[in-house]
Amino acid sequence: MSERPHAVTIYAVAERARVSIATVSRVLKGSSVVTESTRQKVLDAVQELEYTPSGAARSLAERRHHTLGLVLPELGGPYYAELLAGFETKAAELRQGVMLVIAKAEGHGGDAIRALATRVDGIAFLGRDVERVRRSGKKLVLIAADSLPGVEVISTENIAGARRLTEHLLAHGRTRLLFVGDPDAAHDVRERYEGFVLAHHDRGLEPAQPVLAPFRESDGQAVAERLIAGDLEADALVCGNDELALAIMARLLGAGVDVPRDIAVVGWDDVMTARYVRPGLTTVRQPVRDVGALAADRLFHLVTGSAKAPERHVLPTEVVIRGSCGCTRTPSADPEPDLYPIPTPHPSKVRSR
Amino acid sequence: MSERPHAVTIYAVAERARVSIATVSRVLKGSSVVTESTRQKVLDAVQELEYTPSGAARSLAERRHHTLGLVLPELGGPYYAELLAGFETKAAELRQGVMLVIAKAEGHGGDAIRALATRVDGIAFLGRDVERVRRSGKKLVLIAADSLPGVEVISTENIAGARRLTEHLLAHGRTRLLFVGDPDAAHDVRERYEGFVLAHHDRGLEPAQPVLAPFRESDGQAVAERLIAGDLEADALVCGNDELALAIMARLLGAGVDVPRDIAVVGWDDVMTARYVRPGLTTVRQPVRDVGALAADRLFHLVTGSAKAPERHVLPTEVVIRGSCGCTRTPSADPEPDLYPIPTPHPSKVRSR
DNA sequence: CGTGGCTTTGTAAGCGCTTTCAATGGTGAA
DNA sequence: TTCACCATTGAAAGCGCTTACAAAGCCACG
Repeated sequence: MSERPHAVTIYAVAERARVSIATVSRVLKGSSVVTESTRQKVLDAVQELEYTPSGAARSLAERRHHTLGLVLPELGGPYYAELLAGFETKAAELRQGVMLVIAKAEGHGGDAIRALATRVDGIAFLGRDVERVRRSGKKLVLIAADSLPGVEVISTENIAGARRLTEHLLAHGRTRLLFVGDPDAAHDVRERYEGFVLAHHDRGLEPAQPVLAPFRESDGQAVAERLIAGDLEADALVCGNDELALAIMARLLGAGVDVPRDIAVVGWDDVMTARYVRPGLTTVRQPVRDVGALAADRLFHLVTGSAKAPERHVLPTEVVIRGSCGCTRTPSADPEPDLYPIPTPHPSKVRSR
Repeated sequence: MSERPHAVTIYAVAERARVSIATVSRVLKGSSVVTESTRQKVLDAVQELEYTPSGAARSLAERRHHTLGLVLPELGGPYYAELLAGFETKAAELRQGVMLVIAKAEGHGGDAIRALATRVDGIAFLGRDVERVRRSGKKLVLIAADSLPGVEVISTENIAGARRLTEHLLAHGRTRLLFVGDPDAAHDVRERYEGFVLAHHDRGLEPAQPVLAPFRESDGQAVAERLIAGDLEADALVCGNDELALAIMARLLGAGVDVPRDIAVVGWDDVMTARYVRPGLTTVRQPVRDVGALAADRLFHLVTGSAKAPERHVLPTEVVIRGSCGCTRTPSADPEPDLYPIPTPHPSKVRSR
């Protein structure tokens, strides 16, 4: 029972197959040519001994981990899971492993990221404080981040989408719009607020200051309370994401406020709940999965050296019109929403399949 | 620019700090005692050279990867993300890395799992075909699986919860209950159906055969259509999970069927949407995050040898009563549900904090 | 039969760390 | 001043692979 870890090595296999370890290695990697007969001998030995190679030894010898790192700030909501799924799927396709670090959980002072850098060929990073990762000297891809000279960045269209969404509300005749979310919290929120501002300027209006709120449901509740109490005044809310929008909307509805008649509410992300609530939540859909896949793809090419100069990739988003913005529709179980694709100013270089 | 990967090694640091590599190693690991002055010299050298150690070399020397593997069948819905979050958080706490494999994406014939086994100390597995992982000879923890002699299993209470939930519906006077989901698809679904059956037997009733349906929303739509068409008859639906329940309910509602009056619907998982829809979805909440954390914890102890005999851990669930089962409540934004904790027959050995 | 030129296989030198064991130097007691 | 004894540091042997490079077969050919 107290076997040493990894008792069966390539030497055991070689001995069993009566060949040298070099030959075993060659068979396993399928690299250079090996006679069919010896090849079979080796494979048999591998089977019989239940040989599992040591990735560490291989990585050391090859100077490559065949593993990509992904750093996410958290894992709440469908956004990150979707991103991760895209990343993993593409990585698997490229035969690379995936190591995940959730930065928020970092109790040990950046330890986890440092440890990560130790076992991967490159890191895809989504979050704040890029420096932490940059210092590792690993190949790097930034997700949903601001441009950084010499660094590959992948993001989605935010400004034009938010502008369009806001314009839509304005076109409904709404006059007192509020942006809910913290532009300083994340780069994409900043961009969404930017779009919000631009849409106002388009009409010569003065946009209100953002109502700062983190992205959790409880924060939405709080904002709703302020609205109900009259502490905040608005006839339309542009929320930084769907969780926030849904929480606010639910609380408002519960207090007898009519959404969208009294207040219109729109979000961002198009989470599952958005199409199940009444009224359906008008929001913006992003190709999150594609973002993840693209990140893995770019990172891999950075690592293997087959990448061109670092680029900024902006994937397109689309406005999803449901009822919460004030559009009236025949109620149905899952209303087919109207879609407004948002063209990207710097069109994506890489398209999803 | 074309630096060889990992040009700066422990040797460079040693040279720069004018000490031996042994000393550098000692400083970095904080293992044995080193004079404060040399310690500082080393740390400075590390800083200046931006030294990032090679995890591969370390793993090889230590014969330990300090990494735990997690295999999930997919990443859809909040269930897996939550599980993963719990796993990652606990692993980080234990200073272990996390490698993730999504089995469904395995285009390359089990390749990914085999590759995973070469780079981790142990694997937590959720899915079908356990043998694939078992063959690797790695330490193993099974999640939401049937018991397997000699293997650590972590799951949640399903039978008693489903029995209670079904009984609740029966107590509402419902007589033609249908179970929606495929008991053969996953072990926990099988257990839920078992609870469904038991509740019927408790009252001397004969349970209906399960309505087979995978767990996607589209499958729910299909079931709803059959109900509407009269192809299927029921006054209450016990669904294998919330996605299914929500999809069915939405379709039913859209077709003018009154839920819960005409048909009651209950689910399993307590996803976010469950508390936003009207009527609120009655469902069962599982401590998914704890399951993930427990898996990481057990796996770690298995790896480090500090584990007792393999156990089966069953974490408790609780029935969450909202409106879709037929209970009438004053409507409010986020109705505080009634909770029915389900005691576990084999109480959990390890409690979440 | 001896040779040259392939193809297949083996030898051995790392890859960058950890860790045991030995060497070194500083300290206090005698 | 000398010596024993620690505390600190260094030397070197792996860890289990990959991969030049060399050796050994094998064949056809002269």
